[in-house]
Amino acid sequence: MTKVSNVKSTRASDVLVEYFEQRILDGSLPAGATLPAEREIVQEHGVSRTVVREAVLALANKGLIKAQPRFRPVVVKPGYDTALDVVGSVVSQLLRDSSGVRNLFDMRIMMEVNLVRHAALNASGEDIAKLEEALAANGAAIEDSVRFYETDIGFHKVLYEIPKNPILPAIHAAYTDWLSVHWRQMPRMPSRNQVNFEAHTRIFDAILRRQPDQAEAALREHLKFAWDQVSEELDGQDGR
Amino acid sequence: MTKVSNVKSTRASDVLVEYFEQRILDGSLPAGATLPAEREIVQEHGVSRTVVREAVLALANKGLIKAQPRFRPVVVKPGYDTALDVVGSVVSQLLRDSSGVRNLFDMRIMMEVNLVRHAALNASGEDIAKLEEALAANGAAIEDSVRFYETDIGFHKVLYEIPKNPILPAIHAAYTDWLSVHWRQMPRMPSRNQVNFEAHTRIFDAILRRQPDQAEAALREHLKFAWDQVSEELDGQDGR
DNA sequence: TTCAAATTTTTTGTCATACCAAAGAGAGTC
DNA sequence: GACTCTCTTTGGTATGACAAAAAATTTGAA
Repeated sequence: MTKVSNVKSTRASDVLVEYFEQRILDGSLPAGATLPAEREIVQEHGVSRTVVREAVLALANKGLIKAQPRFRPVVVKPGYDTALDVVGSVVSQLLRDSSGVRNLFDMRIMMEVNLVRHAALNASGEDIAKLEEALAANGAAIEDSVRFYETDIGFHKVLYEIPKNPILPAIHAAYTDWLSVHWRQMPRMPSRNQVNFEAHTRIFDAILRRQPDQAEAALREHLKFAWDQVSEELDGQDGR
Repeated sequence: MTKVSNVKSTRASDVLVEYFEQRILDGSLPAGATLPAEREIVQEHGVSRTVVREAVLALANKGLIKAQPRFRPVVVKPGYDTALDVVGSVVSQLLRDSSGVRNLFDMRIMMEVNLVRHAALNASGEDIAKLEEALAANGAAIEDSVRFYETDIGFHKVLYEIPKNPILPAIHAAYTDWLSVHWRQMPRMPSRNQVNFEAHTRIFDAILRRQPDQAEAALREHLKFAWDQVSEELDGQDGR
């Protein structure tokens, strides 16, 4: 499935890519190690520098190495953020029509429903404290729409951190990045901020009281409210 | 965030990549269209062919175009599967240590918990029928471990299809692909198959009876059982 | 006229070479 | 020892060349 079905993609650079990918994966090129100089690879593998360059570039695009302009390529320490980073372009294209945005937003709802339920059932005292802090910061920013936007993200971010799974914060960052375009177009004013803040408060309350169903309901209502506003903007520019 | 923060990566190919990425995104290069010949791009943009090639290759690696070895590059119709395809390499590296596998598996649990709850609350008659069919196929394959593996995947796949969000089946495919390595190492025998089939049955029953909490509990137990087996294998080869 | 085979022209993949610019190393000077 | 200046290394780009494959064109036969 992942294998690109290269039945006959006899690109010389591909075998180089595969070679280094192999070595990175099996650990003989650990994170932080540098690849040989291009001219060394040329001699060692008997290919032209063109091929080497293409291979290096491909590895860099795959997110396996980091090729700074005038330095040797360095094997990158993989993070869950880099994983979501390399898909950026494709995602952008998927978000071109409104149904793509809708699908992604639905995914977010699904995800956060789970997060608030999890929080209501398992949040530690420390988690609650962080959540409360984020909520307070959000409440203090109602009059300042820019800061409200930031603290809004911050509040949700805490939810993603509670399960202690490093994949989740990366997903959160990806969501906010990918959807930020539509987010910014959303009308922002203190009255709406007030509504959103109250929704946050209800979610927090439900988590505090250990009521997963209420937390889920509050979250769903909250995100539905947000979606309705994004949706208006979308329909204006894209009728599909 | 997505922008690779190259403050000064004055790579000439980058501006070309950006140019074509722009044109693909704004639709002036629709899916299926072919890029101009390399030499045309050379003349039009006043850069060397080296740069053009690097740009084309980069676009191909990003999954925006499909560059078959000796054919004109074609703008690709993006699917949610291609999005998850380009991350393959990074994910492989993330799964090198057991904690990476654990994190991904936890994500899967989280996801499927949501799916079974959703199914219990919203599954249509048609959905139920498909689920029942998949369950029956699974039950008929208990003696044949290979077929059981396939029908096992098939049963879970139906769960991902119920919400009608095209992102979900893509995620399911990615999960099974990425985790298949560890899955195959799992000991397979009719007795274990029997346990798994009964778990599937319990999940199905709970969905049928519209009991989200029971469905969630059954799923959690099911996946915990699966994880314990994978975990044993992992600990054997990787102590981290 | 129409369809298929053969031929010419493009076009991509690869190679070789050269030059530039910047970073780093080393020598020389104070 | 600190500073400056050169030299080497190394990646980024340009250019030209050639083979092989694809695309376009011509040719040939029915």
